[in-house]
Amino acid sequence: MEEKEISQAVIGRLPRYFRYLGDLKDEGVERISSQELSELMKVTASQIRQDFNNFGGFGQQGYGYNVEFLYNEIGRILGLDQTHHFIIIGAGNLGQALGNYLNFERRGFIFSGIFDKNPELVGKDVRGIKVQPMENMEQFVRENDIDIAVLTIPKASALEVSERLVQYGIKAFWNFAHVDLPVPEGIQVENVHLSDSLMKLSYNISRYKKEREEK
Amino acid sequence: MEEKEISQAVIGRLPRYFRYLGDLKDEGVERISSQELSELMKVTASQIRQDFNNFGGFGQQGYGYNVEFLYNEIGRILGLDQTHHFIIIGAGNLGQALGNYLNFERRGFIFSGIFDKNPELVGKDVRGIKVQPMENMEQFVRENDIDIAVLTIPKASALEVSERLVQYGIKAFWNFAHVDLPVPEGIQVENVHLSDSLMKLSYNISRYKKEREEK
DNA sequence: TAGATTGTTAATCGATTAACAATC
DNA sequence: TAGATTGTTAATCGATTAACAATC
Repeated sequence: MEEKEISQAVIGRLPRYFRYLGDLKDEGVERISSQELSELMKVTASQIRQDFNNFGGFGQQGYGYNVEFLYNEIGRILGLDQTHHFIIIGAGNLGQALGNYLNFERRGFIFSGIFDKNPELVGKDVRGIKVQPMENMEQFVRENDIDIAVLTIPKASALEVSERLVQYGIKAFWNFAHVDLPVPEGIQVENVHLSDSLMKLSYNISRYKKEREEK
Repeated sequence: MEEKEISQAVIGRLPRYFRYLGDLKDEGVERISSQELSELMKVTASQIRQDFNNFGGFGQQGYGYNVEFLYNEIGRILGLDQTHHFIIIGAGNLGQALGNYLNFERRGFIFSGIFDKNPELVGKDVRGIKVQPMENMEQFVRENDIDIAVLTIPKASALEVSERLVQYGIKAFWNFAHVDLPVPEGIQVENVHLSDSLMKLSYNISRYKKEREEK
């Protein structure tokens, strides 16, 4: 079966392709060449062709790529044809914001539950779903076929909570807590470390300022 | 002066070093070798030494690195010794959540204003700061030495708003809108595309599932 | 001094870009 | 058929890892 592993560099670019192709599709564009797409996206045409060919040929010589077909294929590769139920752990500002965000539903991610240890938040309504106490978590995960846990809790509790969730059968974490989760093999983790992102911005501001001062 | 450009791959790892060193410092650890740090962080000791040496020698042969010194140096490299004032454009769930997040202040990022075009949100209090109408934006940016704009608005308006902000003197964007901002040279952009991140997670879930089925 | 560990050069690996034959 | 553009191989570039001399 020998399927070659796709590098995370390629995977990381797929959502951006998907976004551009979706926009093109909405604009009614039917076909596009790697050359045209490269100008639009500011990447090399060579990279685009290499990336797509990781998954087999999606184009046609002399024609280019059919926008809608390519869009659908990339969506399928990304697993967006599947449905995933997720719960949010931590009903603070960020947890509530993510629960309220509707666009995830469009991509097959279904907001199914939200939990918090703070009794004052328990019972609060987040887009039609009531915040539950942490004690309900195990039963809820086991009974509702939950794949993904979104962690919007402080780093201090993230490790312990993630371990419990693995036991209950969670397959993936979308981790906003500012720690690295040491999960077992086969459990997926995608980190969103907001402060790391802000620090990178900070570095680039400082660096540019320094460059200008040196001139 | 010939200062070599540091690759973004290295920059991207600095916040993680910073986090680990901060934890070590808090635990009272005084010194650490690249070998020990590599085991902790699950990266090679070689990479750690190469990364640090981009900025000059921080260690000492036979001793290792002084934790506190290294922590401070990396903080300085990241520009965390500077103070930056930021405003949030878009006072929806995510905008409010970011405004309420206190940890950014610790790193020198000062929440200074929040704006929304929705009159129902105008006047609302977010951590002691009232949501202002978009019309106030220009004057506020010009008068309050604002460096960073955090964009938590829909993609439809992000382009137009970012162009205006550049005119008003904004130097950097922390962009949560799901578009690429075509900013002029010298303006920094750090993107946080949440749905891209979720799609990567989706891919990895699907891929792992497929792998298991093939066995 | 001897041992430890960095700083740095060299080797390897992987990702990106270029080139072009295949083919629609 | 001729022109266009992919799919794919080869060349280049950059990042990571290994090795080891320098040095604390």
